[in-house]
Amino acid sequence: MSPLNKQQLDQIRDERREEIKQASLKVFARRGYKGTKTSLIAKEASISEGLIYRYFNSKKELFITLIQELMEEARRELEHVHHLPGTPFEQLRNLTENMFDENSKYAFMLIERSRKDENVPEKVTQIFEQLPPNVLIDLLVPTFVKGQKSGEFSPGEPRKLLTWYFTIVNSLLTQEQGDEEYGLPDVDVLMRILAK
Amino acid sequence: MSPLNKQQLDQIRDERREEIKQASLKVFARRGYKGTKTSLIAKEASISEGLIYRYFNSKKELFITLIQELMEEARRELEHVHHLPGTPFEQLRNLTENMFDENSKYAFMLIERSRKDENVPEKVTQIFEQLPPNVLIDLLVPTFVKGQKSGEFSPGEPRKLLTWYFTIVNSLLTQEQGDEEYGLPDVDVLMRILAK
Amino acid sequence: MSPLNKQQLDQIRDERREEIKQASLKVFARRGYKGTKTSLIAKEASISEGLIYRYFNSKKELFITLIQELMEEARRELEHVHHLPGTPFEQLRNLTENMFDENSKYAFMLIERSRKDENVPEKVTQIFEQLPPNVLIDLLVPTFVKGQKSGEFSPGEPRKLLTWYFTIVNSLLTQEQGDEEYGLPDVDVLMRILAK
Amino acid sequence: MSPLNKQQLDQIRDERREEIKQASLKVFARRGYKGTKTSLIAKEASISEGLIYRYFNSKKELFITLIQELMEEARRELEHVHHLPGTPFEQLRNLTENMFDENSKYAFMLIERSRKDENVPEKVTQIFEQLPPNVLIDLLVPTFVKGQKSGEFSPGEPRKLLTWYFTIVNSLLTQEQGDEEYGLPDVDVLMRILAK
DNA sequence: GATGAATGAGTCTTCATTCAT
DNA sequence: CATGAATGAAGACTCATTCAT
Repeated sequence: MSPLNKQQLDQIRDERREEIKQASLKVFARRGYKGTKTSLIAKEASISEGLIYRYFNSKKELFITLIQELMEEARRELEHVHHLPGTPFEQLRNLTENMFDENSKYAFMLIERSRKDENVPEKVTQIFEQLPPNVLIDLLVPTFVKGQKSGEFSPGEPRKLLTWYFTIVNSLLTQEQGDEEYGLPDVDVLMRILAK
Repeated sequence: MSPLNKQQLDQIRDERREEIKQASLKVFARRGYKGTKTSLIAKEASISEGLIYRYFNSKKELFITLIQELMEEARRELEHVHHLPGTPFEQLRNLTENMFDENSKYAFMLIERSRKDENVPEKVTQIFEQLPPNVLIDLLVPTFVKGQKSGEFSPGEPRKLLTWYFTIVNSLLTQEQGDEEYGLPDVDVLMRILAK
Repeated sequence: MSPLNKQQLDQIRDERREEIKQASLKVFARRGYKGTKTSLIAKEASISEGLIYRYFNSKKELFITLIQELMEEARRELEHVHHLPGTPFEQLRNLTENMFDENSKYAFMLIERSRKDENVPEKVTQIFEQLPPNVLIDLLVPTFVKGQKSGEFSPGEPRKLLTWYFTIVNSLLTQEQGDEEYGLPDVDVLMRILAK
Repeated sequence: MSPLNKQQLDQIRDERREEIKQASLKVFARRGYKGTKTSLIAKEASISEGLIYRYFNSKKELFITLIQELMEEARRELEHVHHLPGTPFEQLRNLTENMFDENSKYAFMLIERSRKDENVPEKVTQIFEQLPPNVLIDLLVPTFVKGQKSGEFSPGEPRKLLTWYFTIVNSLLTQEQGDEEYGLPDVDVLMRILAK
């Protein structure tokens, strides 16, 4: 049988790389950088430990790559909020609900967790220092101000309120499932922080 | 000078043990269980690494001891809330402010962090599973209900509201200093979650 | 086109096997046994890594095969020296020049290097122990003695002088290009060691 | 009993560090950089593998340190040649004999070996490129010229002759014990290369 | 009691070798 | 026959724990 052609191999490589990123995202999000053994990543991705190193030079590089890409993705998501349908209140409500989605959950968890984690590689600390949360928050300010004008949102310094709001949302995400009995806080309860 | 007598030696031992617990509390709170090297604890306590092992059998035992004692202390603090002066609203406000105190801060940080941390010793996981946050929350329910009756607090399921409230407060504590620009959320903003 | 017949296939196999040996010779000669990654051999031979294993059972076997064949070849070359044209001095001069040839260079480099290398497979160590350089040297003794009698060579124990001479020649080969400024030592300067 | 004081500890540390350097020198000299396992260094130094890392950050750092210090030492030794007693011939003869001493042997072996080794850390390659052998050779040129004038040495380009001479001496050193039967070449035979 | 050098089990990383295609 | 992705054993490195002083 003939060997796979270049295109097929490239595709396998891309898929595998993606799988490893997804698997490591889950583990890093739960256990943090230092607490994550490469053996756990391998198990989560159902591959051998050594294979990770055909796709990433080190655990550190894998982690940094992950953080960089997630930050970029987060930025894109926030930039798009004002294109969502509905009023500003509905747009932010929507965004919040998305953040709790199975899909984005781990991404926000990892970013949130890593921001506080002193065990993270130097480079990651730098990324967070250079790109303060406000950069992301600022993207939402126009939407929020619009909501204030229409009376949907509480008056007050927009960046301050938004910062607190997302501090809280992010913190809750980190808990993965919040309190067992009541689940994650109702988005509407959270939105009270912003609502008039 | 005569050598120290038995009682004095015991006192030194107790003090030293306490110092090690305080030092390790700070480090564990910031870096988590796995991320904390015994060398860092020793440095924080200004002692040698080996000395830790004269007071605790292992890093694990030290950690477990810490968690157990902090949980006990937390319970005592919550039980006392209704003895504080002022209205229920003022009592909870007071409690919240205390939690952000330099003194208790690390304790709450560590507990909150450890609850989510999958790198923690099995025994600690068990402690949290057996002693759900509700046990602590339940201690505040009477106070809260009293506040609802007097119209200070929002109506609704008391345990649910309190659970969310402290989930949020605890999460914020973990961040140590919150957003750099705005600092920790204003306690009054937080209390909006409970307030009518 | 009709498929290749058995004979043609055998020829391809032989050629391929030879290519792999040539490529690995170059790499082993430069980097030694342990320092040579199979990936480097594959690259040098412009084939895939896996293909090596269709022609050799292991890196070790490839290496041993190489050493054995090179030793055999070296023996043949030395046996032929006295058939070369010219006086004994010219014959040894000729041999020496051949050793620095692009063709034989790597072979002598590898043998010389491997003789000193403690990272080499056990079997190779044995080959060198069982077949001491003297076996090769002995082949040249008649030629040398002839030259002594004719007054071309310095008097003295022939095997001793020859051993030193080739020790030196081999050592220089290992350096590949000697000192950058002056290149490899002039063969005539080397021959002074033997000359009267 | 009271703990060791600072000075004693510093001494232990210095001695240990020196022991590790000596042990690793022996192993690196015989097996090269890549072929040397840290476990072998540990065994040679009769310590645990982990201890190496309290004194050096990595096998690479240990190796680089070694090379740098040996180069420095070599320079000092060559600079001192013209202070040795005797004629220039005797001075170089003396130097050569020193190089074969049990003490310096491994040092010259390692440097010589590493210069040719393509498996060595980048930094080491740079050291050798920046500090070509000629820098060391140049230190001996005055002595050699003096010997030429007094008729002890062969006429000819001093740097060229010296370069070849030491190329050969170094190469022989690498073999550790040369041919078993005849031992290392007689220094006087070697000196013929330089002698008139 | 106190110190920090020393150990060794556990993790990260490399690379010869295998195997599905 | 040929490829290169995948595996896993072996080697580098970290750090909780021990122990001589």
